[in-house]
Amino acid sequence: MTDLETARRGMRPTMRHVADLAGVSLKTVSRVINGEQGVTAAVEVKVMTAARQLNYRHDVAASSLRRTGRTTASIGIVLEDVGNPFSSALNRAIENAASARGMLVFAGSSDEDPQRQQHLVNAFSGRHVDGMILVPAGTDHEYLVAEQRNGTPIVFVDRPTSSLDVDSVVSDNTAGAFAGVTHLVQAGHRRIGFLGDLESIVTAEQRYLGYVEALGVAGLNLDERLVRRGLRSSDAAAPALHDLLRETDPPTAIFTSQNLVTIGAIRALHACGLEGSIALVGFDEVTLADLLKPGITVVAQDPLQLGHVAAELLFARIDGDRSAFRQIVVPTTLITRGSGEIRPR
Amino acid sequence: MTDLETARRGMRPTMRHVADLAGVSLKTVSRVINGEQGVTAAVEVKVMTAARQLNYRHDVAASSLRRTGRTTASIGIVLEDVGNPFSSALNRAIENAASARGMLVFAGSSDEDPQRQQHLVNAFSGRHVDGMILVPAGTDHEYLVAEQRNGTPIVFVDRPTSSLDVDSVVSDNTAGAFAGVTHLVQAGHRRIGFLGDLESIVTAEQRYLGYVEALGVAGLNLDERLVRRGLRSSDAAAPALHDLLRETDPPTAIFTSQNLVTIGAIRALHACGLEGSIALVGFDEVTLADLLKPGITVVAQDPLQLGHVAAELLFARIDGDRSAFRQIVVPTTLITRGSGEIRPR
DNA sequence: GCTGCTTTTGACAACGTTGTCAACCGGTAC
DNA sequence: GTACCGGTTGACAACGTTGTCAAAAGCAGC
Repeated sequence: MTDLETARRGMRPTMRHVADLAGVSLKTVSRVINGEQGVTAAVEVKVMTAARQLNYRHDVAASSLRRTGRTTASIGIVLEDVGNPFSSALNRAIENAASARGMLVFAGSSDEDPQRQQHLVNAFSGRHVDGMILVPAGTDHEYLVAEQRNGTPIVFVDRPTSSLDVDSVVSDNTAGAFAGVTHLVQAGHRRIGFLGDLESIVTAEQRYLGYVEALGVAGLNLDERLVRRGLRSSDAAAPALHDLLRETDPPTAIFTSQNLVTIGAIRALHACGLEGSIALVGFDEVTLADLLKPGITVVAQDPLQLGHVAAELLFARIDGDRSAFRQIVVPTTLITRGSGEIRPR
Repeated sequence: MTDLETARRGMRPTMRHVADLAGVSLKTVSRVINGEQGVTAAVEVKVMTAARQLNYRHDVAASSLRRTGRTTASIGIVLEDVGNPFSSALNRAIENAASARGMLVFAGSSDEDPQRQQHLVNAFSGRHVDGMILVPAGTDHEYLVAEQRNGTPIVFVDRPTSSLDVDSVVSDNTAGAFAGVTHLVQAGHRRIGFLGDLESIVTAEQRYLGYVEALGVAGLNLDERLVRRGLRSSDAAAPALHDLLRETDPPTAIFTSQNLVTIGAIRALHACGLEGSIALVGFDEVTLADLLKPGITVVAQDPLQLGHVAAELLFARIDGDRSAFRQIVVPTTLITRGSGEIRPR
């Protein structure tokens, strides 16, 4: 069977096939494919022609197996959920940076499950990714130390940690929440409700802290009855808000600490016809928030910037940067659109 | 240097190290790691202990290199943009199916650039993915034939093709657009504008076709002056709509054939205060569309279902399904919320 | 103890590639 | 003619793993 026939029958052509067709040694093909010096122009043409004819595709796995350093031109990222807007914006920003370097991205969703995250990290590790970017789930990151020791750099994004020496890129969560709640205080509110995400998520905790601090600075008491946490979806947020409004002394303003929670709160307010009388500030941007009546005032994060910076940090490490681990803080922006400027009756 | 020390010094432990520590042969370690039959319980424990002690991580690349069949438990997907809501929902649905099978997902964005798509396909191919799912960009898919011949199954999602024998999963674009436009006709509209995506995108063309058919069935003339196509972003849609409304005999209703275009149109209508007087039906769901005043009537796709079905098709092929190529059509749903029910003055 | 059988184990080659090093080639200097 | 040089090419081993096959070990029956 000739090489051309082999190529047609479901067997991928290898350098061996190309070499035979071009009448040179396998090593010479390797040199041409890798663009190495010291190959006569005539030989190069012969090899290239043969490679094209057989539709040769370089085998990155075999190549990286043999190569010293063992790089695979791929990175792995663990997001909360590749399907949600914040995560997918991160994903896109990281992909942009990666593709500019000719690298490929494995992406997976942890759904906040530390076990799923560890499973993904192991899977990435087994495929020899050159680095990983994680939106860390849970708090026990001990197993990542082994990865780092193996020479795989890791960058945390969106959430910091104290339990691991690692680079991280985070939004200024506490300051952002502080600014959002203070904005409500300045509109005259004294009873401000808080709807938050799982307490196990560091950022959720930080945003809650910003809320508490803002109340403290304003001389307001923290009333536990106005706080509902552990909300994971917009469907969970709506009943929580209805619940808050049934309190004997209900809040006149609401601060929601996350995307989906904000959407649930908006739905609930609209359902009661209260969207014009109860103030609302949400953490994180929401699509079309500007077109609602009233527009939704938010503390916006910059996921594209977060992802971009995380990728740059990672690539610096991959390129051999050995400097001390850094935490980079990306600022948030308060965007006023109406809902946060409603005054108490 | 002992094996334990080696493990700490940036060199990944291999089966060789585990074998030496456990006092067995390399092949026995391989058997234990792969859960093969015919290993004494005592030996298995020794190997497992040594592996854990060294923090051994199985090398998928080397394993797949040697294995017959050469599977890598990974698939590649090319989306339009991993950051947009439709693509990221697809991504998530595919990831769910993949992770249920213990497979990893490489994801990349083509941005509708056929070259970028080909580049991604080549990169996936070089990493020996077991299959690929593409939202195809462009029309020339000739180079994919080589991949198929190499034994890599390919599934098209969201867009069909006639130029390649391949499985595909698509929304019922023409019927969906037909239903949306007919809905406007039934509300009494005779002049219905069309704002569409790039004509090179098959689905955009099909939706335009649905628009044209609906007009035909209703006995309405197709007026080219009411059609604006080639819109790629919400920022491009707004001026196009303003443009339409400046026509001498402007439309009383608008059909937008894509997500971002719908958002741009909503912005433009709100900016002119016309959201209550000009009817609007959009193709594809838009977050918070139900809370706008008026709510936005849409022809909703089911990206999760599209992704799920595409993944199942792909896995069937990976598992050896040799039946004829299929095209599966996922229906769309008209969701009435107000904007599509506005009657002409 | 021996035979014959099954079960467990290991030696070796191979997957497709690159690093190392030696062989070769043409040309120049003696 | 020989010696030497620089540049090009190829033979071989190696990366970490699994497929193949043969050797060793265990065990039953005599």
